[in-house]
Amino acid sequence: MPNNFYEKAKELIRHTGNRLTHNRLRTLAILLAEQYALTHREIEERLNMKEQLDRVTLYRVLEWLSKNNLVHKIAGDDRVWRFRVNTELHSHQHAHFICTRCTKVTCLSDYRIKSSPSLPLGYLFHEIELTIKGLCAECA
Amino acid sequence: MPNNFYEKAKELIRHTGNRLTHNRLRTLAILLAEQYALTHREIEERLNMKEQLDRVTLYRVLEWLSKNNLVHKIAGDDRVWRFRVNTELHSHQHAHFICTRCTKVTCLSDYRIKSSPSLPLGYLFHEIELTIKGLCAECA
DNA sequence: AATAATATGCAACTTAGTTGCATTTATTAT
DNA sequence: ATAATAAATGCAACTAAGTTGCATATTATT
Ligand SMILES: [Mn+2]
Ligand SMILES: [Mn+2]
Ligand SMILES: [Zn+2]
Ligand SMILES: [Zn+2]
Repeated sequence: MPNNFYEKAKELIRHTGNRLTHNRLRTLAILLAEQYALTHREIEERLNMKEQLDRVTLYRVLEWLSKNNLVHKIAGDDRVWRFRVNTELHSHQHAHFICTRCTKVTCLSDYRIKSSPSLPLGYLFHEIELTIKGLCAECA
Repeated sequence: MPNNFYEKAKELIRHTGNRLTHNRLRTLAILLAEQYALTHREIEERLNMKEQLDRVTLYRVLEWLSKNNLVHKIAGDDRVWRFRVNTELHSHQHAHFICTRCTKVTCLSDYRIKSSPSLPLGYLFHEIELTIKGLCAECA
């Protein structure tokens, strides 16, 4: 149901109070349809199947989606950001699995992290990040 | 005692059974002297105070040190690798603290990680990584 | 000192992401 | 509907980390 993702995306973007643009809509719909985190490149490819979109604009769309908490971005060892939609169930305190062979990133929603660890004197805790590396089901 | 670090570096490199080169020695000595993880750039600056070293060679030296378990490298959100020496006490299963203001990376040696979490069916565990973000003592 | 294996320097390249600026588009007010 | 305004877009140029190929220099061995 690709149409469903469009409607959902429209609702989510409207809800921020900011502008609903063609590109934000298309991009978010693509991310809603995916089960794992996508790179800028991967999103670009999917987008350009239907209609060209400038890569700089996509960077800015992704930044906007991120700032508005509609997606979160994940840093990997390959120096590439990956983007995954935030759903109600899937908020932000969870671990990430990175397959070291195919580089695919999966969000481990089950895996909750207990926060506020003990830090050296004077250090201020803000966020904790748990990344598990290994092989995904397809690569193992 | 900078001389001390040189001697220690020499011993560590010799112990790998590979070649002891001027650049490996200099680089490792610098890393031994530091209390936090350094970027390629930061190491380059320190090295070039005494004597020029080509940046490509430094990349290769760091790669070699890393492969030989004399240092470990840490990925950050700024797409830059940081390098920290491995001492006996300081092996590799520990968490990292990243200051979001000054970007300094500290190894939290106390903070041990319990491994082998439960993963989706078919997934193979290899490594776990814990990163804590916040402000360091100087920036808080 | 001669040899062989490996490390180094240099130039050129790759790739993700950023910046400035002129033009277009979404929203709001008329 | 139309005009006005603020924000989004496209394009060209740029930045910066890291990589590759190859000729030359260095290390360790004989
Ligand atoms: Mn996630
Ligand atoms: Mn460390
Ligand atoms: Zn995989
Ligand atoms: Zn700091």
